[in-house]
Amino acid sequence: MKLQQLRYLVEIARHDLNLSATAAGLFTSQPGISKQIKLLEEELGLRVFTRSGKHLTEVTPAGQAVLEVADRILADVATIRRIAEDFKDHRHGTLSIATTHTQARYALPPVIKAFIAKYPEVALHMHQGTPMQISDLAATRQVDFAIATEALELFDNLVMLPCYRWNRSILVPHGHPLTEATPLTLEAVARYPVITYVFGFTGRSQLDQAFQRHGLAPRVVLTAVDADVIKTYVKLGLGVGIIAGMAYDPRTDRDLIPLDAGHLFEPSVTRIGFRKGTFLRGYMYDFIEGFAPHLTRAVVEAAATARSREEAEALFTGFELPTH
Amino acid sequence: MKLQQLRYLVEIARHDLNLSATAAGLFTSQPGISKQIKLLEEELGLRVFTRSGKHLTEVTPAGQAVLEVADRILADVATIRRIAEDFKDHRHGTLSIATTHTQARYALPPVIKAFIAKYPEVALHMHQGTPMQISDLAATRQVDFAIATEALELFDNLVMLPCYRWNRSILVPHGHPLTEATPLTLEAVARYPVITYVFGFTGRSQLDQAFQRHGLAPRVVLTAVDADVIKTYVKLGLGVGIIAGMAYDPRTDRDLIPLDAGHLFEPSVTRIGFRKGTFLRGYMYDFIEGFAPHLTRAVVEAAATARSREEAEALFTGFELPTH
DNA sequence: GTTCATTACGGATTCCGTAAGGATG
DNA sequence: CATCCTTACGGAATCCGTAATGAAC
Repeated sequence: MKLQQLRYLVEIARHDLNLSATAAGLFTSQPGISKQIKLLEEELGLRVFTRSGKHLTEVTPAGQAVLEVADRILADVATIRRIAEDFKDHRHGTLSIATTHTQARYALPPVIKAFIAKYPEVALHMHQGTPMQISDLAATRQVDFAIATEALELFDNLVMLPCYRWNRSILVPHGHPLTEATPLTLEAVARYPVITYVFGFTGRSQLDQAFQRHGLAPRVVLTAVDADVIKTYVKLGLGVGIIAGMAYDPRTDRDLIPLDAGHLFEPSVTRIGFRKGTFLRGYMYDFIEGFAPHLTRAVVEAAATARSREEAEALFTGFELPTH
Repeated sequence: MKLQQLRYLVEIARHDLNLSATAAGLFTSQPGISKQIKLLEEELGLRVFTRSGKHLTEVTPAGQAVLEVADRILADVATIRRIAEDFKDHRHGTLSIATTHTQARYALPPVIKAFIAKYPEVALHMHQGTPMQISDLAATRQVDFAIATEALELFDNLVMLPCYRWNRSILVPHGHPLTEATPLTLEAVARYPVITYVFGFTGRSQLDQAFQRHGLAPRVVLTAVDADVIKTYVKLGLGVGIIAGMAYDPRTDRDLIPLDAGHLFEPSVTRIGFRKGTFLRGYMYDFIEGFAPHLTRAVVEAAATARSREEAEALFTGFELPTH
């Protein structure tokens, strides 16, 4: 048994049992992988994948069990590498974060600025994608952290930590009738064309729920993944924008008026997630705490070693998250 | 990084940092190990061992951390092998048990007889040694199970499961004055030369404690690791024997009289232990349950996944162990 | 002076890439 | 017929053993 064989195994599973794609992803040749898998299967006396002719069709039950352990082994190998790096120089290293546009553009800048100032020798990598994509990146250990408001909970091998709550703002141009509506109601908002996030982004699901609960079906004329695009079209007068409150920038958005909608929609919670069993370096704990001050190293470790999601979430019940 | 390098690392640590001994133990050459360790250290950019000239002197703190993870990786590799075996044929395999003479001779025979009848294709290996030796064998995964009354608790990477309680018997030849002593007291016993277990064996420590608590210092004239030897010398009239009750065999020991001493000494508890994180095959769970019927698979799994020894022991508080 | 780890070196094995072959959908 | 896995084969790298070297106790 060799580590590479295990690596191939896990990568094949990740690439939907497509050897060619796996080989391309690992910058090596298909025959090499094919052969190593065959060798491993012979050594174990066990078929990991079922074949139909010359195609891999599915993972056998035994293979599934092997895959899970192989994955843990690879994680431990990465842990050894990290330990080595940590002892060599614990200010030097890499931090990969996957997140959505909203976080990258509005929530993270001050955090990252402070982080870079404190750890100038840590190379920071920011990945951007849909909540599903970024969750998957973290679940497959391609990035250290995923930061998002949605989808994280769908991966049960992620440790999820609540960071902050946030509310929405209704964005309208100057002189818009809604600026006179006091109090602001959902019914009033629903009278106008709406511009907001694409489904699956930035708490969009909670927004839909709120309208639905009131029997309202707003006319959504345009959706985008990021608030900047939304604001642009609101400025063009195409409709009222509904965005995360933090995405309103008083400096650059002076031609728009933000109306607080905290009383109209349930607040959303942004979370940071990382793959279970991952060894976190000192600066990684520091990054988390910089983003969410209540997530001290002790709290993060407690959540990471919790045996179930319930146990992890119990750590935060009764705790009042900061609101942005 | 290669699995063998990790294997070498762990084995070197196990062999007190003696490369030659390690090489001998692994049936390979010193230079090979030396080179692989050097390569691994270069790859990690980290000294795992400190050298004074050409001798390995100690494990660095970083090395210690690496060793712990390496050990877990090797355990997982073994787990993969076991999974493969289990899926190939779950009646076929190997079971290695390390235990003391007392267990092997008196407690285990019926259990093993039943086990062999049920799993004729499982090769059984019995190792014998001191409680310390057998605990160490389990802690280093050289055997699957350790069964003993002492020393198991000294290794905190062992999962320990209480199996049964047992009391002691005083063994005397026919016509010995102690047969008239009713009730039997420690003071009475202490008047005669005592023959019992060597220190560190079969609950010997609890025996000493009982005498000490009564301010008594019995004259121990002979100690042995097994009851058979003790009985032999009691039969020769050299003293009274104090042995585990189960070690009296009415069929072969007819010339000795067993006096129950359950009221004189605290009962001892025999436990079965295995290395934490080990994958147990189906027949292994069955073996445990055959030895201690209350240790069902569910109970064993609960104890194995407990996070602390306290949590594991809490599973058994309030439970009345069987008494032999 | 014995024990012990490292370096040097050569043979065998393993690994990995290219090229060709055969099955699937 | 395009995709995809397997087999075949050759060159390169790796591994491991023997022998020699040198440091430590």
